[in-house]
Amino acid sequence: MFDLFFEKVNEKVQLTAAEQEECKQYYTVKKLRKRQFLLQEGEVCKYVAFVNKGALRRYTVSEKGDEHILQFAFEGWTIADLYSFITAEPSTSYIDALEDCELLLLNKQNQDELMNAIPKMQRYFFLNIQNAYVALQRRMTAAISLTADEKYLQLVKTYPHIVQRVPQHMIASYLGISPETLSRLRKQLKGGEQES
Amino acid sequence: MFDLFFEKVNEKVQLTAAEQEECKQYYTVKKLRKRQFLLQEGEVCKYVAFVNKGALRRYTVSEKGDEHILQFAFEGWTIADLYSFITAEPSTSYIDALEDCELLLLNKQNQDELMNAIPKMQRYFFLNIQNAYVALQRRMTAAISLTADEKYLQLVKTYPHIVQRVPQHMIASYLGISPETLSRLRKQLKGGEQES
DNA sequence: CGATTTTTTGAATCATATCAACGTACGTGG
DNA sequence: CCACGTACGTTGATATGATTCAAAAAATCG
Repeated sequence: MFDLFFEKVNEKVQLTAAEQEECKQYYTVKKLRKRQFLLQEGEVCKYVAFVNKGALRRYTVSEKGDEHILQFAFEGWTIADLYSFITAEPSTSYIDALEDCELLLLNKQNQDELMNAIPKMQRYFFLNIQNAYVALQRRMTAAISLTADEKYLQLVKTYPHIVQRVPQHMIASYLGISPETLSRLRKQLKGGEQES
Repeated sequence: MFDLFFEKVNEKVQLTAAEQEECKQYYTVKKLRKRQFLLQEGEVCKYVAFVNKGALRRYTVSEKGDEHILQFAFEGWTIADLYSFITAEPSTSYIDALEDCELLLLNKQNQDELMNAIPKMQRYFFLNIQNAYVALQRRMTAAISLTADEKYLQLVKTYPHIVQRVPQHMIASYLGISPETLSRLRKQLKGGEQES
């Protein structure tokens, strides 16, 4: 259950066997069926979820009813509405499962206690969010400086597995373009592919 | 020189007078004249800069030569090309001064040593980047879900001082729209303002 | 298999970009 | 302190990329 988690943790900090055992106590395991919600708008986001298995998305729904996907999460990634988690204010986003999932949940109090009990874990969380920040900056840079097709190509190049694993209209939503536009630009790209 | 810095730090963690003294040693002071570069594309970003006074921007330049502003920084904020800083790979962005600046610079080795010497500072950096991440998510959400005028209005609402302090074409660049479009939508908004 | 979801395609429309010109403000050196 | 040159903001005309709406085709699910 925790194999993948500690694999990821140990990429950043080295935990002893004893520390790993201790660490487990702060997490709770949760399974989620496809389409189930982990978080709904208006609720406070109580947990940061480490994805052991499966895939999830976080998204907002506008007044008109259209969804905008803010984030995907797959095995080894972490997902939460961090603003709500930190401030305990109601979330403005939803999180649901794209596939059946196994998650490791950590609530705020446990996160604080864990960081105190095992200072290396504070370093882990720091490095983790630092990576997430850098990745988000890349996405933001793309959003303001690239055209629709360039954004799509960057996504395919950076995260090929995302494109394989989630429906195309969700990719469109994630990129901030309409599904029709994505369909059309994919058709165009198929014609003009480079064959190296 | 360090007043603002410790004011900001103490919003997140409480440092004793002795810790503050110790802390200072890891930072170096740097002044920058308007238009001077702190970082140029191709260089490794050696420092994270705390802005004690002045204003800066971080931006990329495309092959066609157009600038895209990724980030502004004012008094009390922090700026760096974090990807380059972490990985020591060449930066893809520029940082320059929009006004004469006073900065506190921290290099990577000093940051690591500082976090070891004063563990509270590790917590400070963690909370700091957590905030930055949440703020960037808000901007990203706006980028994929709002129209040009909604993005502008959100910016005005969230950071009124930015709009007052930087030239309009830089705001446009930051929002990912053309300066002409921003000029026009501002004109429209002037007509249809709400008068509360 | 039928039902639902997803993707594709077409046509019309809309938002924004682009290109060009003009007026204004700014600050810099003479 | 003035004059010049550069920056900046505005406006108009046109072009273009992307959206929207509608419908059909294709894929997926139970």
